[in-house]
Amino acid sequence: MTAREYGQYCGVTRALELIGERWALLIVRDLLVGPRRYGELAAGLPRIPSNILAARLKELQAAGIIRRGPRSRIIVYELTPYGRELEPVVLALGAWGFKAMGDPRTDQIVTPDSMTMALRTAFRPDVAADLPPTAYGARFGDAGLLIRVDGPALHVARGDGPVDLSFAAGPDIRRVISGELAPERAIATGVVEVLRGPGDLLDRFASTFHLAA
Amino acid sequence: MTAREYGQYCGVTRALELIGERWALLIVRDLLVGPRRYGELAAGLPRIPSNILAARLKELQAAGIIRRGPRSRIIVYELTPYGRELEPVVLALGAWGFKAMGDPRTDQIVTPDSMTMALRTAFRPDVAADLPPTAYGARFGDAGLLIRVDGPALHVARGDGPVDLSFAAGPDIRRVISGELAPERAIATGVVEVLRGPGDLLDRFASTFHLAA
DNA sequence: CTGGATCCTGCCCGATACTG
DNA sequence: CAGTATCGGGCAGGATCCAG
Repeated sequence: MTAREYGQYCGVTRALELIGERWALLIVRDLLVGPRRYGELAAGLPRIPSNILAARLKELQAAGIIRRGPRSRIIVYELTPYGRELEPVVLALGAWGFKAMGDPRTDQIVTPDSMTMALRTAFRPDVAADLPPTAYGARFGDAGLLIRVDGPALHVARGDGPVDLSFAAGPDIRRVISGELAPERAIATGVVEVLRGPGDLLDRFASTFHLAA
Repeated sequence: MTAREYGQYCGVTRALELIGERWALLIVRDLLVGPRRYGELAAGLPRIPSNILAARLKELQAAGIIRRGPRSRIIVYELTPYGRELEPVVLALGAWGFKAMGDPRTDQIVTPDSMTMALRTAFRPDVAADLPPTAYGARFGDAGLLIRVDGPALHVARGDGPVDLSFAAGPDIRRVISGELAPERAIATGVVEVLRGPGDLLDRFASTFHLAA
């Protein structure tokens, strides 16, 4: 039950003792998007063994990072305030790892929650503040995200709704966010398929969401 | 050799594949302070098995995070530019873990490198910018750190030198940095022992290095 | 002596089957 | 749906040994 310790009195080691074990921070990543049920977490982390998921949930609960939601009818896991403070860690890790992402492989998936956190990582509030409010409907495979940019605020939710630009894209959207692939070329090469709305709004999208590679 | 993968095309998973294994980020933490030899790393991480240290060094090298230093006479490990970009990750983890540090136990040690990174984590450049340049000599157990604050810049080095305030402290210095323990009370209770210089400079230290708990 | 490599033991992880 | 039970394999932990 007690995590293996590093024998040092240090903030980094303490953090790693709490969320350093395999899969733990990915559970946190998905819960940063919103409360999730056991089955939803399992669906967002298809390769996690169910016993490991159950064990991590217990450990994270014991550490005060997550809690079972208030409603007793259905069990929902959510971050505690302390767990929510891991967001800078997840964002920093995501930004760093972004640069080491090669091209997508066929055995790699993109989940709605990981995509949501990636958008939060790449979001540039200072750039967005000078742009008119914009809503994007992004379809990644079978999942759709409703991305609303309103000044320096970003809201990402699952599902659809009224949008200014609706598009479908695969994992190669990363090359647009990194700046490797210009928006117009992304549309020309089929990496991004515009479903509805003016395609040049993808320029605004690319300047709003950007991470250097 | 190839790290176990998570099966997701995501920056966070990619990062965890590269530096998510046990001990890896602690090696990075110590190398953020400066280049280190194999034996120095082993000394800073007393509980790491030697085969694990050797394996991590190889993996981090293969990932382009560290490299063997230029001089062939003695082998030195240092961070690559990409490895140095992990500093925000380590600082964010350290700040988060800081809040979960309880009281120090007798089986926990404080190393000079972990203390150096803790100081970097707690450093407040905006506060320091308005203070006169100050040099502190801090003695933690047998190791001494020379802490120079010059405007918004912080330099921490091992060893001694001319300082404005010299003090000795144990792990409980954390309670000064967290604000739980006022500097004057820290001196009065013996948590901090002033060796040389005006004791009220510890107030300046406490306002320069602060992390909420 | 530094910088590892080698062996063995044990625990965690992974995969699957199963249950309230 | 939300986990628990069980088993095998592989990495971690610890001691020892080897090469430059």
